Amino acid sequence: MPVDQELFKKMLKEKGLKVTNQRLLVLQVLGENKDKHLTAEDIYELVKEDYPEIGLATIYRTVQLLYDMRLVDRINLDDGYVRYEMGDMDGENDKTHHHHHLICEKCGKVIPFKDDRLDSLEVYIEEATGFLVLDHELKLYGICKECREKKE
Amino acid sequence: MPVDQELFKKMLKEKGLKVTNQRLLVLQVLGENKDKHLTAEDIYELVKEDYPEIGLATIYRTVQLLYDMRLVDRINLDDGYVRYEMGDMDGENDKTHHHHHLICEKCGKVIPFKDDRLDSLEVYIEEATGFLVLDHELKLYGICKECREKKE
DNA sequence: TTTGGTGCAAAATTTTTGCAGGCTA
DNA sequence: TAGCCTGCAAAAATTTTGCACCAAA
Repeated sequence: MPVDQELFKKMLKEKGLKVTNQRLLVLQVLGENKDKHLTAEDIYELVKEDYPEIGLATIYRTVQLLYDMRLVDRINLDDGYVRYEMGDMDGENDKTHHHHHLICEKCGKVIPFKDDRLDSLEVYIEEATGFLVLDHELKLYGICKECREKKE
Repeated sequence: MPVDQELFKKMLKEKGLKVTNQRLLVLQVLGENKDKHLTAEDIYELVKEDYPEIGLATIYRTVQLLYDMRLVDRINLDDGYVRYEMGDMDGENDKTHHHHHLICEKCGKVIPFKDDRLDSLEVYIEEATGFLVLDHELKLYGICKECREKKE
């Protein structure tokens, strides 16, 4: 389902920012491609289908905005691109329920993996250090099932 | 304590690679700066103190080598630099016991945090998906104790 | 009308690569 | 001596920025 455009518009207005086609389209493309880990270039190509005159710089400015508004997650798979994806939004408004990323070192595939047990780690960290955890990113590197079966 | 140079030399020779001053110095600098998250540029500056003619390209080539040999960890704090740090090496030879990174969104400070409970997650992932986990990187974003006390 | 947003191109920045010369084995 | 390694500079590649114009409020 497409993301709640109306909420996004409201959030923009509350911040004194303007609602533009470019912003709506970037949000829409991310909403239509959950679990896809899009680079700025990817988003650029996708938005261009509907809005050919958009510039790459606008994509960069918009994903930064969406990230600051905590509407998208940012991940870095260390391949030279920063990637963006829509948060799951299955819980309350602002608490995006995180999944982790299994990254295959053979084929480069990225597999999302959902697990909640980091929540308890976050609580423990806060108790032990006073550090307030707001977000996290967990990447697990290894060999995926298919690559293991091929080789071993 | 400085890292085991002899082991490093042996590992290089086993791979048919050459032992050079540059490689030894990069390893040494990383060993002398555990928990410091050095960028290539940082390492470059530090090695230059002992070996002014070294080139930045050699640093990049060497950290890549050390990373491939699993002698250093690589982390990306999303500030435009890739950083390197010496693994803890407190367990057996190859199993570097990972610590995580608490990243303060206010002051940018990076606090290492040691915890083992991801081991069980790794086992669970392997059982559930067939993905063999070899390594992981966990970053926790939030507000550090000092910044919280200042503001709240 | 005012102010923020966009597109384009140039700039900035980190990292990689080609090549000639040098050093390890 | 043979071949890997290094240093330098240029290239590559992603992301940021300046600026004139445009569009939303």
